[in-house]
Amino acid sequence: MQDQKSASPAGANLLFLREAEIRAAQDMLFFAYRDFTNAADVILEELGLGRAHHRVLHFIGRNAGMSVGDLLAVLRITKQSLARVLGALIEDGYVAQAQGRADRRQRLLTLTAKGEDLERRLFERQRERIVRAYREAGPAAVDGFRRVMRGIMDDDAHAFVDTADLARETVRKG
Amino acid sequence: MQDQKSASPAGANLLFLREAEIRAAQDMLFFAYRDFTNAADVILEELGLGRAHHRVLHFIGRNAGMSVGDLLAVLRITKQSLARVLGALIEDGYVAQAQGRADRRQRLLTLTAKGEDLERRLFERQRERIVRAYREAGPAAVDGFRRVMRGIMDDDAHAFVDTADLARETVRKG
DNA sequence: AAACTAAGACAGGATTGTTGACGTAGACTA
DNA sequence: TAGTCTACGTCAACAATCCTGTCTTAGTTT
Repeated sequence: MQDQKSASPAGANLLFLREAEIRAAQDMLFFAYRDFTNAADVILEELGLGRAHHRVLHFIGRNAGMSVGDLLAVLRITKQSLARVLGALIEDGYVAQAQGRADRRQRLLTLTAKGEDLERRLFERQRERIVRAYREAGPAAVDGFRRVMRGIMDDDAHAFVDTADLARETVRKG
Repeated sequence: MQDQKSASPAGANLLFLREAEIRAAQDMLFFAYRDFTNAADVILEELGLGRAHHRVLHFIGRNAGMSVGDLLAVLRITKQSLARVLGALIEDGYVAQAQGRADRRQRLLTLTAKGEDLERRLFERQRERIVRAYREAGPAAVDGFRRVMRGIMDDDAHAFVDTADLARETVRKG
């Protein structure tokens, strides 16, 4: 109870790190994630799929041709947890497997046309939210958002995000 | 595949809303939430508690004296889902109930000393991440982060965040 | 008195995650 | 080439977290 620095003359550098600010960040991460993921649930429910299926569709779409091991590393779940979800997506024709050329043990994952279609529908729901938030906040705020989010995640997630960014840059300039 | 605006001379106002930017936001929300929530898992596991327990502790701590109904509205889960988790926390002595004065049907929830203690330990783990992220990004970025997160969540979550902010302001100036 | 509301409880089920063990095919290495 | 390691799949059992639906009790409201 004595951590209130009500009379502190400290500048913004110190002030914005006060406990209440950190707790507000906890709140925001919860609410933003809750409502962002919820946005796609209506479509998923119609198809008898869950959020786990959406995550798999998302990352395969983002990283076409990734191996099962890559996907496990990104999702940070066990092989058995993924098996159920991925198996259902393959059986329903949303995801296709191809034997790796360099390493034939690998099963490289891609979205089928049907899978791309579904992923896009799911994406559009979430897109609305991000677009609204980005528009209201403005470009400078978006840059700040990215920098903070980057700092919150583990360093090894930076690699994934940076790779995706790099791929985007490559396509943009190619 | 034809949504790449590689040769577009559009300014930042339009450019930052390109699809790839939105998809990057999806990635970031996933990774940041994944790693942020994971930060407290070590402590929780020792006590045989899960993330659901942490969420309950967090929001009761943030909003001492809230009713069960309030908590259900914030968490957006069913009464039955909450019952197990809340019941365990009460039985273990982390959370206390008190009959409402205005409405005696209500059970107003507060953290016990033991509950505050645990919540603080859990908080410290997550605090490190936020502090690091905020420090690296700087005050301007933090402001942007807040604005964007606010835009992503539902409007009715704004009320909660604003209320918490207001309470903070009140305490600060009191 | 009747209708509504807050909370708790019981029964049953779905999703998503876990650990552990085992098998196959392919890659690597001594 | 033989032995070892790796990528993937699979079977079994289990745990956490969520769900729907129904019912009861107590207290509030009209």
